[in-house]
Amino acid sequence: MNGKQTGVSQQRTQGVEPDEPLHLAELMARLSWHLRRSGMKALAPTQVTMGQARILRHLAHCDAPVRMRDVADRFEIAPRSVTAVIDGLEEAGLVERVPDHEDRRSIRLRVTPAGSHALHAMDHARAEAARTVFSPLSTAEMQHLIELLERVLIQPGEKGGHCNA
Amino acid sequence: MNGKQTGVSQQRTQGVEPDEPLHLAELMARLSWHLRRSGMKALAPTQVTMGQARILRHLAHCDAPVRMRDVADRFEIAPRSVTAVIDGLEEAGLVERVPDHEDRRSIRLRVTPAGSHALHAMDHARAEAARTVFSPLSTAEMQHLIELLERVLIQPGEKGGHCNA
DNA sequence: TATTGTTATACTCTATAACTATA
DNA sequence: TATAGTTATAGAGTATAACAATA
Repeated sequence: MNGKQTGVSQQRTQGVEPDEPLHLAELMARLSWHLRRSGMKALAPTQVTMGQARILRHLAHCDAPVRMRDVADRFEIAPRSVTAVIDGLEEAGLVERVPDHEDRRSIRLRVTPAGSHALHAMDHARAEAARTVFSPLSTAEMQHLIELLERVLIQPGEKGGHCNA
Repeated sequence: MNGKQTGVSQQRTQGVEPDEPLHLAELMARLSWHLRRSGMKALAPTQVTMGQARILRHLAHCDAPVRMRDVADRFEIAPRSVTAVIDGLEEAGLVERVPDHEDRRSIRLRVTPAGSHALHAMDHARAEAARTVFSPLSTAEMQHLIELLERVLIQPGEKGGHCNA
């Protein structure tokens, strides 16, 4: 915070400083918070949480049964966290734990037909919610936004698929 | 029951469909997750959490002591959640609860000198982290990104300042 | 000895509900 | 009766650490 603002209303404090990155970080946080909110509302009737949906989508995208370890790596979360999410998905009958005959320590995850169906419904609901949030932008602007975000993301270690090790 | 007929596997990896909004939501979630991570790392030595930093920044930005209720409204969180955050900030000596002589039910929040100082250090650290994340973009692109995000955000109910009621 | 997944525990952020003290 | 803030409780998402079975 360089200068104390005396104005009562926040007029988007733009461009005053060379702090675009921090400003961007705040905007990102706020917007993704809104998206999370609307996503949760959209998912509420499905009994599936956002975290579960995220991983379910990954499993469905990866055709073959994925190892839990690979899920942890893909999302950069602790193995323990994967266990928690999968427990919920399995209880709901959307995912199955199947044995891995190549390595009996590991467990592979398979999306059930019910899981596939649920994912479809969830994506539909979430897409509707997201559409509302992004409605101020034209299609071209959305694509531009996508391009910018992807440029930023495809950098750390975004291992594209990461389905199997 | 849905017209969309697909098998268990769907390899629509690249969003080339009219599903930009959902794709955007996912990109936003992933990127803000990275930002949150790097922000937390940057804040780790300060003993302050991201949520605390967010509210501390708001309090510092609003010159005059703000009511807790207004903080809850500004961030669209429950009053209880504000209490929790302020408890932490007050314990750390960064914020003070001061009485409101106009309405003895309410409490006003004042940033202490220590809080002001801490905020400075935190923003510096976070800005550095954010700068790294957004480094793939030019300054012009960052500004364009800011403009797009603000267009999306200044819509729901983004009550600009919300410092005082 | 290293790795996979688990149990056990804890922290952050948020929510709802019931309570108090004011208004 | 309505509002401001609190206590009490809960749930989602994540983390670390210790452990089992397997490699």
